[in-house]
Amino acid sequence: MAREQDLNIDRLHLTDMEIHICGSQQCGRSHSYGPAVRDYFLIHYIHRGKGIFKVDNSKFELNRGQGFVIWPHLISYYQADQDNPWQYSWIGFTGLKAEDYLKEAGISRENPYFRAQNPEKISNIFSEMNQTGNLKKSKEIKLLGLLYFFFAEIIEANKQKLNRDENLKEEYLKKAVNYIDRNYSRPDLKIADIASYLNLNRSYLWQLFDELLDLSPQQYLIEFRMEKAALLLENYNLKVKSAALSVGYEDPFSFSKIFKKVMGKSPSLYKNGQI
DNA sequence: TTGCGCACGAGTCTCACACG
DNA sequence: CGTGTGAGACTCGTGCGCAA
Repeated sequence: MAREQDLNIDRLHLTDMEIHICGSQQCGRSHSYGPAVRDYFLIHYIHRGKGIFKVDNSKFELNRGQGFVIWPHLISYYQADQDNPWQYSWIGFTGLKAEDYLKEAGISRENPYFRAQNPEKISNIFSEMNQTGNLKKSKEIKLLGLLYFFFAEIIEANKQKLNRDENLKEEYLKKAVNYIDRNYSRPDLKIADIASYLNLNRSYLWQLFDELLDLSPQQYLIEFRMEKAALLLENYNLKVKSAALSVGYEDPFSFSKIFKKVMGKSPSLYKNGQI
């Protein structure tokens, strides 16, 4: 069943990427391979059917349009489904850029699989790879070209996905920051209010701030308020009590404590230092 | 995969009081 | 008027499981 090319490549010393092996196979029911290790990266792309891929302590159930990557020197195991065994193609490669390209495509040791945005296109790339058998000297060049095509496809798909996710998150963050800008002087402003305004869960809002600003929503609010208070003390010569009230603190004692913690000196010292 | 709900410990806030 | 401190109340951070 398996059709694997003996590449018999005259090495051109292309150090960024070098092809080791490629092939395709319609697997039989429950056909398996491993546990075993390879000394190069090995991509499998599933044209039809399904199966499982196991590596480290993780198990991935994969089907048509998906693929998995075996990392060099990692023990892995894979097995075709009993009822609907997979048909897949593979290509093995190494090179200085190999891991970079995989990373760009969102594929890592911890996340060693991918989904094609356009399965038809990826299938065609692998079909062409399998038709390079009759080439002699140019075999590796053509395979390399096709491998680059493959990476271009999945990297682009991954970037589009990341952009969609990031845009939405940044939109939430912008709205939250705006809300704080408009409401920071309200003593009763709570992080839960911001979450509720955005129709988001409080936990999720916290995750967004942590991911995009490396701050918790509360830390952001506090720092925002203290910077505003510092401006008021500096530019308007306000009393500490008034500055506190202006940025949402009814209790000047709490305000002083937090101000000192954030700005490094008490409000009164800050005010005198600025004059 | 995204987003929610929940629970619990940690951290923050509020209040009271003393003092400079 | 502002600061420091301690106790109790309250809110938040975070992890986990779950559903859509």
